[in-house]
Amino acid sequence: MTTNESSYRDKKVMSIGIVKELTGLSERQIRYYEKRQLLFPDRTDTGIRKYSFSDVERLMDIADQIEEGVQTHEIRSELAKRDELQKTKDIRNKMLKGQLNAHFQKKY
Amino acid sequence: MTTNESSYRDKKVMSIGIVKELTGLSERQIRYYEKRQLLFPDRTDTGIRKYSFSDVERLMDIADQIEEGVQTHEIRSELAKRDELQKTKDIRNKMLKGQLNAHFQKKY
DNA sequence: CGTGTAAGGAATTCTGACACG
DNA sequence: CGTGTAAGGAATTCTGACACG
Repeated sequence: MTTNESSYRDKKVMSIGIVKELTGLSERQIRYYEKRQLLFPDRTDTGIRKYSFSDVERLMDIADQIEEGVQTHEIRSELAKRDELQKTKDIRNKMLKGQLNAHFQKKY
Repeated sequence: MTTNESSYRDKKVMSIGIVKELTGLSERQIRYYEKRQLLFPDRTDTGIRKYSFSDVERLMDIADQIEEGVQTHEIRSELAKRDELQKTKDIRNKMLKGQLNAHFQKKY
């Protein structure tokens, strides 16, 4: 019953053209931030980059910081920190759900 | 404060290749269902179709019905009915939000 | 350091048609 | 009716490089 609509946020489905429209950034910028390891799009078998809505949010965040004069490597460590924290939260959450499911015999 | 993450569901951002992967349908089928007016993707200025996650859900629904032997024109009227109902709900909702915002002087 | 651009190639998407039925 | 396919063209994306700084 817990359909996770929120998973749409993290699904990598957009090509760079749409991301460019959504963020207002140039393809050059989007690819450059990837090279600097600020985001990690998926790739299709043939090498086409695929982004999620959360990547788009992330890019807008990055763009703001760049404008403020923050350098990519600084943004990178901040984002890495945040990602780590989020990963921990996700695991904690996953375990909690497992517990609940085991208890109430639900499917997931 | 009410960030609508759920708006991601209706944002038309995917090209047909991804939709094909997500639904398991052929491009031919996806385009055909559009011709039969079962769904309404956007188009870029250059004519490329763009789909939303809700279009993907809709396609899977359509595919199920086709398998059951339901014909496209029947599916069409059912979907049209559902769309109408949803539209009414959306408007009602929008008005309610307007009321609330006016009352509490919130930004939206 | 961060970004623009021209270059050439590869992958994607589009439409209308022939086919089967 | 619903779907597959080959055909030709247009639009998209990719990489590595030159440029400025």
